[in-house]
Amino acid sequence: MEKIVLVDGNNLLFRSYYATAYTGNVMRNSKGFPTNGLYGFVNMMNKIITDENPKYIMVAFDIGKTFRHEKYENYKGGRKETPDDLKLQFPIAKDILTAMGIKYLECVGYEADDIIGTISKWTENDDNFESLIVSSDKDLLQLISDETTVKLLRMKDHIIMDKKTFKDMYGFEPIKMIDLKSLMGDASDNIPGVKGIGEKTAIKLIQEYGSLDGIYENVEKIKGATFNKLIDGEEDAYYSRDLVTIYRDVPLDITLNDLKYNKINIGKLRKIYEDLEFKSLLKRLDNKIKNLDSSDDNEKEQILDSDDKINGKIELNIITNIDDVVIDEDTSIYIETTNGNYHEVKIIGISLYNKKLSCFIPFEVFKDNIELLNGKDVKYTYDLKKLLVIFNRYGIKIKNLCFDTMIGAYLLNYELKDDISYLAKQFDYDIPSYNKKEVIDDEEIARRSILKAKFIYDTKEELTLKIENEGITSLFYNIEMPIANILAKMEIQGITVKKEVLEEMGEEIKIKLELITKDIYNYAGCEFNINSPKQLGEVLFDKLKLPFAKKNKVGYVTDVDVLKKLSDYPIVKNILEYRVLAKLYSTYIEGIIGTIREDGKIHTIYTQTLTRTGRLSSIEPNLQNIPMRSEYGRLIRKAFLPEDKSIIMSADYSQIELRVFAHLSGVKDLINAFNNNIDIHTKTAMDIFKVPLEGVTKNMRRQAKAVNFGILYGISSFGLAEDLGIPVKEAKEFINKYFATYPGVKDYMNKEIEEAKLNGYVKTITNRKRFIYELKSSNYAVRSMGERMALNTPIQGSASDILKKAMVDINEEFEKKNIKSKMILQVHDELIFNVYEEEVDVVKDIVYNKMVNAFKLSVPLDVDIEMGKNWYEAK
DNA sequence: TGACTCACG
DNA sequence: ACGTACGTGAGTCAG
Repeated sequence: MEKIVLVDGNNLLFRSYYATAYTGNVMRNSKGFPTNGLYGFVNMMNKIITDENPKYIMVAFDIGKTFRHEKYENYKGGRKETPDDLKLQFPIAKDILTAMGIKYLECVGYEADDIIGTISKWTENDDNFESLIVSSDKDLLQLISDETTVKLLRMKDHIIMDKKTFKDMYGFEPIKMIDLKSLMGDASDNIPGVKGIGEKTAIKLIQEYGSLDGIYENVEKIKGATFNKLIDGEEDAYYSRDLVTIYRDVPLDITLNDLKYNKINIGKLRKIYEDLEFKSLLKRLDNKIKNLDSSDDNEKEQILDSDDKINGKIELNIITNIDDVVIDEDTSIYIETTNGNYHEVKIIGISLYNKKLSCFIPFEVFKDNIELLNGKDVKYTYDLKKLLVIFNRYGIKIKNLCFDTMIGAYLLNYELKDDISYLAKQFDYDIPSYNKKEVIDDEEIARRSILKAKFIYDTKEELTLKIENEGITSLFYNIEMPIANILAKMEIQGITVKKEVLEEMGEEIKIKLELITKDIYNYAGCEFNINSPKQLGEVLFDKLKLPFAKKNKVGYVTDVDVLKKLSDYPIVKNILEYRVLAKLYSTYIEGIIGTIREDGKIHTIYTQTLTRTGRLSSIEPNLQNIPMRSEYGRLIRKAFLPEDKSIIMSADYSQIELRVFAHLSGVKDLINAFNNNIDIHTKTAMDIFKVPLEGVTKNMRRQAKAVNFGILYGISSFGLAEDLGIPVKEAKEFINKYFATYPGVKDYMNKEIEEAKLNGYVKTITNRKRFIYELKSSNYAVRSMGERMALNTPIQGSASDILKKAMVDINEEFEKKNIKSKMILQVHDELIFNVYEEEVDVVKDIVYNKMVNAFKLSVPLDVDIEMGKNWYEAK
């Protein structure tokens, strides 16, 4: 059997177009030609070729007015116009396919669907062929048969739908997709369906009555609102059926053998990509050429030559004598290192750049002349924190770096990937990043390194100006730049972790795990990998036939929510315990032990330029998610110890996000509650349940607390219901009561969303800005997500700003007072310190005061301070 | 590599 | 009817 891949070209282009068109800017080349649809289209085609490795392939397009929709337009006027930006891209898509060696088909009066339907019908009547249809359009599922499978594309993945999976999912034959769509309609394709009937009802009806005809033959048996809807919508339903029924006898002037996948015409394809300015695709194409044993060396040469105009022109000085380096004006520095975690990488060399200087100093040359860098003219760099941490390891001190391009770009919402080259590209600097296969000589390393320093130097003015224009000069210079220095100190300082404590706990867990594993196998009646959600799901729901089976794209859902509902079954109880212990063991015992360095300490890396809200994150290891909520897990913290003659001190803000919310929303009730130091969850419970203080039960407070959290996240009744384990209806009532109690909250939210939609971004109290393109989406779910982000970001972000400011103030005061105690960790709303015994009182005083006074809000900030001889005790 | 699961605020 | 709470990182499985 030979497989023919049938691609819905219209669908692919539309999809790629809308995937990006609504995220803000339509992608264009420098001539202004729109390319967003094509880019995704080409990537999808490449992926199809790689995944399917087809010998036969065809892409179908609509052309002109199609018969099916013409009929419909006569019936009820108009389907959505294709945007002009997209229309322009169709002919290019076809050229690309031709250059790729892929046949495309179109037939006046017919849709792409019809062409696909026709070819797949041919393969059904041909013993030698079978069809694989690629599309995200569920309409095409009606074509599924023994010889025809559909690869149904979804947001980020796809599902293969064959006869069996279809029947499992819908409970009827694939051809009944027609009847289903006739009832439920499809807004995106202007198919009316029966008004008021959605997917769920439609599926039920078809399962019961077999088809549209069956439903209307038995319509008297159907009761209630559905009956009325069906009667009202009968005409629409039958029109819809005509619309969705794929025509499978399009007069095509070809045979299946004409659909062979031919050779790529690289020259032609390259030309198209060049016009479109698809650089990554060009690079990919060229790599392919290089790996090709092309017989046509001439063509190969040509292609390689034309690729090589990316080299920026710089003066290339590789220093052999340090005396040749004179730094007498503002200079940028870039540190070139080996790859890896920067607590262990090696310095290869440094580059310096200014108007008079353009040099690379190999490590061997400058290592004995480090005082060179102490000149106060070395000011600009990229990733200051990394530089500080590495230099510290080499005993190199450098003080006057005051501008970090990476941080500036982060605040200005440039897209940052792993390295500077990626950012430089956005400023038209083409600095190749290293890839493993490439062999480059020392001179090329130096050249690229200097280019990076030059990029830093050249763009500093532009970035500074933009920073000023955005009103974030203070955020940049008074918060983020100092924070980079502070984080460097914290990372260098590290925290002592006693391996033995973890190992002891690990032994205990290991024994428990072995016992539980045996129990689970006993209950299951077989041995399997409990860590595999797939195998676990099969055991629980296929073998043991437990209820509440729920599927995701891979298999059964086996997360805590599902398992908790089943916790009366001993096996599930054991599995829940197994999960907790396995997580502890692999992530927090083995994982953490593996990150302890030779000095007995853990040195995490804080990523300062990653989160969309302004928070930090912590990696290798993540010290911001060490267990806390469960008592047993929390014991891990006993391994985190202070230095000699010190204690661990933890200072955390009390409900900082709710306080920030009270401040931002200006809701008087909330502000008063905080001003009067009233427990906010109890207060909320009193107000929404309308009971006096004494009447607030634990459960009421718990529910009120969940509502308050919901507010911070951009509440939804579904989310709250999930969290509280109550019906959505009840959750909705809670929310309504909350809004009725504090009408200002709803007003604030509406205003915030409205403004966000108008601007396309939201801001925190420091003017930190986050763009939210999702707000413009035509997709309800995506847009709602955008609205929640618009609500949450100012809260989470401002809270984060406040803690960062506190860190700066504390650091400053420590320096001023020559405190030798150290700030060692940051966990979003808390700071951990190593405090020398004799400094306990003064440090506590400084920390408390600086945190409480970090920002002036309309509500007070409150801080809880705890101390202990390890992190566990300083809870 | 992506999906799932689960740890934290 | 949509498909769901905000922000992270890491270990594991399976393709």
